[in-house]
Amino acid sequence: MRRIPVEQRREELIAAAIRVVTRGGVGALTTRAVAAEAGMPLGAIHYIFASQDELIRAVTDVIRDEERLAAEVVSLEAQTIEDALCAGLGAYVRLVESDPTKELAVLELALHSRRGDRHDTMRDQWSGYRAAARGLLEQAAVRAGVTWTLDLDDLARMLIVAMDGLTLGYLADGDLDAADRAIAILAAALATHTRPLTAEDVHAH
Amino acid sequence: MRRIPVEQRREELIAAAIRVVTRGGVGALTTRAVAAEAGMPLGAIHYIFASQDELIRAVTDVIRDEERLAAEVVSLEAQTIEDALCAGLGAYVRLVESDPTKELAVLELALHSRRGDRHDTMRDQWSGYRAAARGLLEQAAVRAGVTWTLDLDDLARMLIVAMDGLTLGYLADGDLDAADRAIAILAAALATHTRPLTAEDVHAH
DNA sequence: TACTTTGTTGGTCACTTGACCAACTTGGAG
DNA sequence: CTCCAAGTTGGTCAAGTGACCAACAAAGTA
Repeated sequence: MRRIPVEQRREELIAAAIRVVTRGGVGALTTRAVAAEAGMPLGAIHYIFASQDELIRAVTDVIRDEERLAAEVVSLEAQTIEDALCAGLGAYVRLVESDPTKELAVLELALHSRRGDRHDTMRDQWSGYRAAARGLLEQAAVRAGVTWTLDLDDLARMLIVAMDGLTLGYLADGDLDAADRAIAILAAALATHTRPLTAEDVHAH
Repeated sequence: MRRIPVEQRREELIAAAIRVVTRGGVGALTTRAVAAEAGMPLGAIHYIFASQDELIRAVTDVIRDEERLAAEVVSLEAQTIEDALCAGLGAYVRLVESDPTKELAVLELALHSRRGDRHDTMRDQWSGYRAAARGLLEQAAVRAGVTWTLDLDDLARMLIVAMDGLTLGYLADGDLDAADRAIAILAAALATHTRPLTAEDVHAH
């Protein structure tokens, strides 16, 4: 009889659940499938989680946090704003390309939580995306020596809108070249809303 | 005993299934739920559809065609390109606002079909969206007396990317004002890629 | 009318699912 | 060592599921 700390067992179960939902979608997220994936008896799940719904909640929350974390780690290294945006969005689409079913699962979970009484979860998730996007935009502007001429929150929202749309578009037809062309259009459009830093800006800072 | 033509019964069942999936999500799309919603005995479903999967396929295809039709009916009446895009995208977001769970269902079905062996369905659906978007862009340009200076297919893709992203964003936080601001940014950006018609253009036509 | 085809119905079967539990095992406290 | 709380396990249960079918009814056909 393996004796495992509750917390570790909880994490193992959530990890197994994520593998299950990635492989087979939300519909495949049954207690038995998760237990089998984790190599645990069925009862273990109900010892850790009060109900299946609580398990799904935990999975959704972990995914949400993982996504937020991943978003915050990104850094845009290019010198110009346009190049930075192209590189960043391009890298993101290639992440989707490398594991489409994972992104599919993330979306399914978000929609699933939004449908239940968990509208907040999706709201938080997207709010996290936007916060990260805002940070990236700020950082890229500093590096490029420019200032944004539109409200940063609006621009960040625009960036997330683009990422979501690119994701769905790529999942639909898998056309990477087309995605890159869309990214180019978008990066150029966003770069429009910058102006070089003036002495006044530096002083204000 | 109601005796109904097969075709009509098929349509009634699909309509009932759409109501069910709109109300409760893909997970609620069971044969019994659909039969109850349609007011038919359970066996009727298996007389019309060979399997539950075939029913779901039919539902997905109908939704896909409905969406394509709805997209083609849209017309952009404003005079300038920018106004036309603002109005069109604004109207779309308000459509989502009026029935968010329906849009949720459409997305769920698309992702569900993409996960199974029905990648083509989602590909066709998005392809239809883009074709409609391309038509709208052409029409709006003619009305405004301008020409697009970028590839129309790329611009159409960009438009669909925006609509998808706006949809997810609105579903996440329901912020209509923010969506409108994003739309304004986007419309201005797309309008950049036009130039007035010259005599040469008219001659070429 | 008699007969065939098509449509309809309620019920049943095998199976999966989430929830639950009683028995058992382990590790630590006294 | 003894005992107890925490952890673990296999099994069971009721509910719900998709599929299927035999019996029946309504139209069409000869």
